[in-house]
Amino acid sequence: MSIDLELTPKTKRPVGQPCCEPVVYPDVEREHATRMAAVAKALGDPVRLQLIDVLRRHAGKVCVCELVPLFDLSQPTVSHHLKVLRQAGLVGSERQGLWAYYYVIPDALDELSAWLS
Amino acid sequence: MSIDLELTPKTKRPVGQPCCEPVVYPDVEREHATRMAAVAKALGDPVRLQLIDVLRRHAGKVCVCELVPLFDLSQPTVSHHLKVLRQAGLVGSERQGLWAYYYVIPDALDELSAWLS
DNA sequence: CCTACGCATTGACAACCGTCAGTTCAATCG
DNA sequence: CGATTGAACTGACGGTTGTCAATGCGTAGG
Repeated sequence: MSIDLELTPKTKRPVGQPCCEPVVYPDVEREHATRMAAVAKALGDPVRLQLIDVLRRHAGKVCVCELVPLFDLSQPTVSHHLKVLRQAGLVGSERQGLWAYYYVIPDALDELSAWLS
Repeated sequence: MSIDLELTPKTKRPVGQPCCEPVVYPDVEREHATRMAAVAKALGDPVRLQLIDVLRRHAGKVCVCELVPLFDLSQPTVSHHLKVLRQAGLVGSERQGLWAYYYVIPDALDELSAWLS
């Protein structure tokens, strides 16, 4: 645990009643939290969340040319969101000739999903 | 579904092979996606994710004075993060005398959690 | 009252984000 | 080769975010 656990809660306590239970600390490692927060951040945009949703329910790979018309956005903007998802490790891409296909990386959401449950 | 479903995928298709499966559309409503993305966005910061983690495993309410020393941040910054979580509907707060207690709102994470699984 | 305390708010600032128009690049076709 | 096509990259822009110092505000104790 990288967050220091201040065992002595506070030095000044004007009244007798305790503020709250003595020690409360996150038992999620900071790295663990940072990793999950990065995934959550990538999902923190409606467009990207829907992109993941499309790719997830479409088991195989989906062409970018199919994704762009689903949103009222320019092609570069959709491409940018896909790049964000790729850099977050949520999706992968693969080129086949002129087209680029994206797919969800299996288990990429597992850590966050498990923590949420 | 608010996203228009362009049934005719594309007009120009230079080669015979199809780009990919004909239609792929998100069956998550846009409002649904926007709501879940807002929750994910609130969790998209390591500090806020750890705050939620602390509050969650601490069944009852936790005093702010216990939360601040867990992080290497100023008290206003922690207060700001708590405000973000409150505005996202993830936590609630309650004052008792000098102290403010925060707690996780039950079921606030359920929608996102269900979608992730 | 007056002081001290816990917490929230404000103002400021650098950094980052979402978006688009324009451009580039690789690959395919004629 | 030259033209076209799908997708990524670049530059620019307004808006948002995370952080802190400083301040404000309500409550409790003397």
